[in-house]
Amino acid sequence: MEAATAATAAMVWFRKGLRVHDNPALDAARRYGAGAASARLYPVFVLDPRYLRPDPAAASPGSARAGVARVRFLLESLGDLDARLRRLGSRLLLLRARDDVADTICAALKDWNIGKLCFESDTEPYALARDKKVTDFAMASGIEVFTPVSHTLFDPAEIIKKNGGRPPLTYRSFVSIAGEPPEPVMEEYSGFPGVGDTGEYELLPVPTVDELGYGDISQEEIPPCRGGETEALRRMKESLQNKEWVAKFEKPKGDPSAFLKPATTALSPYLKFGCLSSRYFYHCIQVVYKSVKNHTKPPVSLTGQLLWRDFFYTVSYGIPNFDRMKGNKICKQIPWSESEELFVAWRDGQTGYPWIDAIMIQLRKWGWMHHLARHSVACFLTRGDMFIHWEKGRDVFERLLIDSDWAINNGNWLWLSCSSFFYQYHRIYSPITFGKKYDPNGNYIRHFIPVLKDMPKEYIYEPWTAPLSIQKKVKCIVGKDYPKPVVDHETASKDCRKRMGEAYALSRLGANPTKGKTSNPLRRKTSHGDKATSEASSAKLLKWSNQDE
DNA sequence: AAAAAGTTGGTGTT
DNA sequence: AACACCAACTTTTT
Repeated sequence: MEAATAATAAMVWFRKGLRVHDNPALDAARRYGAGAASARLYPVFVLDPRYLRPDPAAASPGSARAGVARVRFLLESLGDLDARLRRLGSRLLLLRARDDVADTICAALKDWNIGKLCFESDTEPYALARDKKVTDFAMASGIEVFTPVSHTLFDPAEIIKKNGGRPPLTYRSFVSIAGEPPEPVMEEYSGFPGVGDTGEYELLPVPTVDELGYGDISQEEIPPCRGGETEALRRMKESLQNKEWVAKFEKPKGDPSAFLKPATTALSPYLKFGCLSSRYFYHCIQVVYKSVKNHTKPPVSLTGQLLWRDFFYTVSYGIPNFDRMKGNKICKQIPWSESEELFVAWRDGQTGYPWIDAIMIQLRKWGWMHHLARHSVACFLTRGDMFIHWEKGRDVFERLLIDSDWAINNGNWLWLSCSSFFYQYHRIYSPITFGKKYDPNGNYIRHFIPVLKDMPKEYIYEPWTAPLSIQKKVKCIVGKDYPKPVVDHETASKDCRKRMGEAYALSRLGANPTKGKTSNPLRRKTSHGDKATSEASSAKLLKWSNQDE
């Protein structure tokens, strides 16, 4: 240990924000004690056993919280961060928490005589609890703490304050309140202060995903995106080089079946881990916009996508129980049904609808799918066909997506299940025709479901309609080599619409108990009384009562 | 109170 | 490819 002289050491604690560029926490830490020969910088990342410990009971290789694809991406990002720090005369100090990450940080702060702790603010509930523990310890120990907002464009707390204490619940209102984001830190570094003595601490080399013990993962396809800041910046520049593409970008017009060359930037994993700064990305898009005559605007434009990200971060920060139906004030209370059989078929890509199954297999293998592909399967699981709770689907996405981001994932599941933000539950994605209009030949399906690779295109989206002679010829018997549909979309989607209508009607009845007429006991009695006609009667009644008022 | 808006539906016609 | 139409949601704006 170093002698306990006046502290001139700063720690930058990495969690998200795995980058050197536009990193205010790193920038502040490297300035601490600037000029002094004794200045030291400790760049730390702590491996969290609760995030990484293998879970043999999980539906696919990985830990309980993360699939192999995301773990691999994280490790690659850490390796790249270490390499970039080394080029600047520093390095990443990789520690392993015995149990609790916060405890590990607190111990190191004390043992290394740290004078200033810098880390990026994180608004997720898990992170808030963890960071409070560390901040409380540091304050009590007289350690200066700096926690800048740099993961998002804006500070969610500030937006909520500007909006009168409540988060804006529509994108439009969010954008009008937000204004222009702060400029990124554009500092070019030539070197960082050296790392100080780390005493008895075991500094780990960045492990490989094989070393973490997830069993045999040799069969796992390696997703076509490597983690790390270097790769993030390279990909961003590549995307932005095509100025016309940037200027004309409209999210809803992308092709969800494009997998060799995705229709989007596919930068979401880099934003999730902070390998790429959203402010720097925003700034670079603006530079392109200034060089062209016309460009698309939010919500559909590229900058609009970054604003969506901030929108969900802000709402998730301001709404208690954002990740649950119960106790969540903005979430419709819907009596989702329980069917382990249907859920497992969805999760494992065994629904018998090739479009749905191919997307779920891409999720499992790559940890990434196009946004509209996510819509298709989320709608299918919840309000479209299976009527299963969005929290079940959310958990699967959260574990398997490389870019899974707590705020955005939950926000989109609320959206797609028509539980919040979006309410047009009659608009249901067809598991047959939606994909077909982008990819009539079914190339996407053929790639991810090899057993269907020779199915004629007339039947590829509905293989159960293929004549048995054809099924035999292409060696794919439906019911044996590929499953029969687990639900009939025609009848299932009709039933889902009906149940959504009932749930909405009930939610409206219960929504305004202060308005005397809507809580009329007669109406309640009617809507509960006759099961078969409950939807029709309550819906009619509501129209009637609306006219009444 | 009424109209318009809302990132991305499906089907059928031209 | 563009448009009307379907059947209809909630929230915001006028």
